[in-house]
Amino acid sequence: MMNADDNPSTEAEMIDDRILSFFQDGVRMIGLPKSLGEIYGVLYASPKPMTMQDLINRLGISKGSASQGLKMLRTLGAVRQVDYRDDRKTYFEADVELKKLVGGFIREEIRPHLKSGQDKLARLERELDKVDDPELKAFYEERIQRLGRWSGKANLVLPLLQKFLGE
Amino acid sequence: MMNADDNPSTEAEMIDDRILSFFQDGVRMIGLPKSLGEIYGVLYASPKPMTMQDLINRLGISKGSASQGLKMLRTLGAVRQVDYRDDRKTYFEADVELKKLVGGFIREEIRPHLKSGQDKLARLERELDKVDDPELKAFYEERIQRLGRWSGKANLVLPLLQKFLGE
DNA sequence: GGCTGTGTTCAATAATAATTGAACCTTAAG
DNA sequence: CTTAAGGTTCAATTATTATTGAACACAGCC
Repeated sequence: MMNADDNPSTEAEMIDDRILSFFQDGVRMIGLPKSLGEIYGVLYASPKPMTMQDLINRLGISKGSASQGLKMLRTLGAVRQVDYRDDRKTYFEADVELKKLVGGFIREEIRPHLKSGQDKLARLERELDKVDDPELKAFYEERIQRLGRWSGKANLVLPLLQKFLGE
Repeated sequence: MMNADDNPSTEAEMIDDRILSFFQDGVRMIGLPKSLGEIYGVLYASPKPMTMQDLINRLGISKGSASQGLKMLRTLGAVRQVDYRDDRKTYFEADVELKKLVGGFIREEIRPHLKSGQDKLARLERELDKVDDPELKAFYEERIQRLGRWSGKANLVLPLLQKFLGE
């Protein structure tokens, strides 16, 4: 794929590019698609709100990608619609507090997995009764309880983490 | 793909399967390949050390996958080689403390990204001088500093996180 | 009404990441 | 020395995920 602007001519464009690449890596780190980072990066580096078409031009991505990316970013709470000029267009700007991005990620991606894991453990504990061999049963019991403790801790630490990272 | 054991007949096998699926999800959450979770899961649920061949049989994966998966897990510190019977084979067991798995992940996957991000920011700050427009410069300055603060915080919080999750 | 600009959806396609399997290395046994 | 079993590596293949683009809605304008 190719950017609309592979040879940034001004210093500003150069800085934009670097910020963009910062976020490209950042989102990969937490397993989000690269294009999300690109979109967020462009908005983060822009002093003015931008339209979807601006993003399409700047990044050379398709309308579909831009729409979906913005949708996801809004769900995470990292980007918001904003009133700006009396256009028919919708304008977007980044929420510069990264805790929104991280918080959204935790809420949408981590929590549900954690929850489903805990449900699995609960079911497991109930099935444990059916194991006959007492030694094996004790073994499983210990391992499963260990997972339960850990999972509970993870649950506990997430809100703290969010609080700490909030600016 | 197909497991060597799609119809677990005993209760023990059933429990193994559930633990396995717990870890399948778990590793996906942090963006590691599913097979890592499967291998770790089987070892976690086994009272005895296992050979690579055991894993191949149990999971129906190839020798290459098993070898690479074990290598990665050893790098993370989540699995260790262990002496067991005087075989020519190598036996493996899981380190049941999940902090090893998480700690390894932070050390191998998160830290390097964070570091490279910080380098990028440092370079960016140096380039800022070349921006002429003072207003624009101030804007970039603020945004870049914000990223720096955040990045520093993330760096700070990781060891705490590891300590807290340690059992 | 018909037309145009803006935005969404989703099946088809492209890009990326994980898995395989064959070639290879090493060691120990015959 | 030869053979075979255990283990590793990596190019080729397969599976998974992300991106596209064409069809579709929903305004507001003429």
